[in-house]
Amino acid sequence: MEAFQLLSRGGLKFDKNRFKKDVELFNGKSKAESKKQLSNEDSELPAELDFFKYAQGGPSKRKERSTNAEGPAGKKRKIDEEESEQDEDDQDEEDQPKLLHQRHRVTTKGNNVPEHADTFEQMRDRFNLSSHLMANLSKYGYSHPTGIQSYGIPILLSSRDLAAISPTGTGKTLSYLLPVMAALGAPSGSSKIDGGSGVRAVVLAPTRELAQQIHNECLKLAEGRKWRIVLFSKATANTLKDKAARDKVDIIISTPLRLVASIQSGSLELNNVRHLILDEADRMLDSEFHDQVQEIVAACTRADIQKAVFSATLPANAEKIAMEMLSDPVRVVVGLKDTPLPLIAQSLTYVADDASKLPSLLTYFAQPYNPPVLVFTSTQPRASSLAEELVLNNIPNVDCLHAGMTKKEREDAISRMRKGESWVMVSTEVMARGMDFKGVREVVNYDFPTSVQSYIHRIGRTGRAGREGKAVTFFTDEDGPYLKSIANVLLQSGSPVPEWILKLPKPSKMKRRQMGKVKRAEMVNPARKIGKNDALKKKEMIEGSKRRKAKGQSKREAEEEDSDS
DNA sequence: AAAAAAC
Repeated sequence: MEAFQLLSRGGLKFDKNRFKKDVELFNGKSKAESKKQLSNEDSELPAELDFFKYAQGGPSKRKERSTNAEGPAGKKRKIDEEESEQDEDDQDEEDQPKLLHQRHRVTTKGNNVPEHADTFEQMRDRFNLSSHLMANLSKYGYSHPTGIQSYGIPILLSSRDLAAISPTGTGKTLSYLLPVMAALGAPSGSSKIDGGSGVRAVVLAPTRELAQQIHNECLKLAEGRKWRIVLFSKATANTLKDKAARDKVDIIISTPLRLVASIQSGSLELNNVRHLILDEADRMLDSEFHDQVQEIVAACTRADIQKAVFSATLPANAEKIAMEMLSDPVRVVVGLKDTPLPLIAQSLTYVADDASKLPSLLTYFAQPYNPPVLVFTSTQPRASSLAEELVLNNIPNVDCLHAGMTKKEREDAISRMRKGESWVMVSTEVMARGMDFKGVREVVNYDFPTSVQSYIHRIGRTGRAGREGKAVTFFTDEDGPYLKSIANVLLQSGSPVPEWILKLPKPSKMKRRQMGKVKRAEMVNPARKIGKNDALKKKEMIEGSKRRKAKGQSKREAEEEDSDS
């Protein structure tokens, strides 16, 4: 466990020169590294390592090596065109990354939907935004609002409840933070505040890392103001033991359970909360978080509270719960619901079984890749051991992050990632949602995601803020039952899918259970292993599907299955 | 369907 952390070179400054030195080091050292050198296009730095430009938001100079033989470019472009047709064409073409946001169609639903605003200046004029806020926006590079920002911000500034669905990396955080800031006025505890004392805004997020990231954003926007913005943790909860200290807090950002603990111990009141935001709303409303969140909602007793939920995905059941907790809500959907960005080039890779995954990943890293790469596994032990394996195989700058690690270890891993010191980050679902590492260009699903939502959020760690990204998903024989639903997501967002996968019908619930049993039977008798090569596998899967069809699963049944979540 | 995450 410590081994790979030692190797990950924590603490060093990240600059181009050091990078170059490392590259030179690799030159004389390992075969895998020198292979990477082969793709060097400019003399200065191997092209695949030159993500500095990318990290700064510039266009990628090496257009489409990443899509390999399958080349989805044609399909991708088609979708872009379709979307731009439906949107306003009055943008100038220079501002490439920003423009991409505007290309998505935006649909709104609700009573008297407040009109959207095309610029932050329009928002300022309509809603009297402070010069502080405007200055901080431009200071941190928010020059032009994204789709969700130009629709969501006016809605929230009009004191309406909001359910916002917008793809990963399209600026949802600012969409809810800006209106909260605009509404705050004087800091809590000052005599100018009307209508009660205490915390006035609460933002809930599913992981510590995400809460921390939101907190950072919040601090940027609040620069120059005296608001108290608290990232809620055990430590900060303790500093708020006496009511006088609590009454000076303006905004709390927290994970649900931490907040519930404080409410129950009587050390926190939410009776003055005027804004409650659920980020990653579908996650916050799933069975594990639902009761905690409802308890927090119940503790917010002000009648005029404004509530808003945000996510890139919102399955029907979660949307129903969300809509029930909102009053007279406006619903905004940017792009196609539950569809990733077309600028993420996605592909599926068959790896017969679990034992074949590591060799496949090593092959992946033996070819040119763009660090940092985010690798997702299904469990914490698998994340740890995979990270160790990669270190043992001389993959440089490997890091690991899962919720089984200590708070400090997690914070250190995040900070290495932010500094660009991690080239490969192996992690679990904890990193799947919300985390914004602008430099991430490649995501590898080492273990198959357990839901379409998980898939969309995981691959959404790349392709952020209008940049390109690449996502590779390994699948084994065991993943067969879920393969088609993911394949449909690829198709929807313009990435190519091998035809044989599309021919697979989605098995009914009963069949899925049966496949599960077969799976277990095979594991008992490992002597009989199938699916050694891809061709065999295709045959196997297609024949399986024919058998299922023959047994009487109608096409309509299959379609019905497709529509459930 | 199923693990992860939350304290």
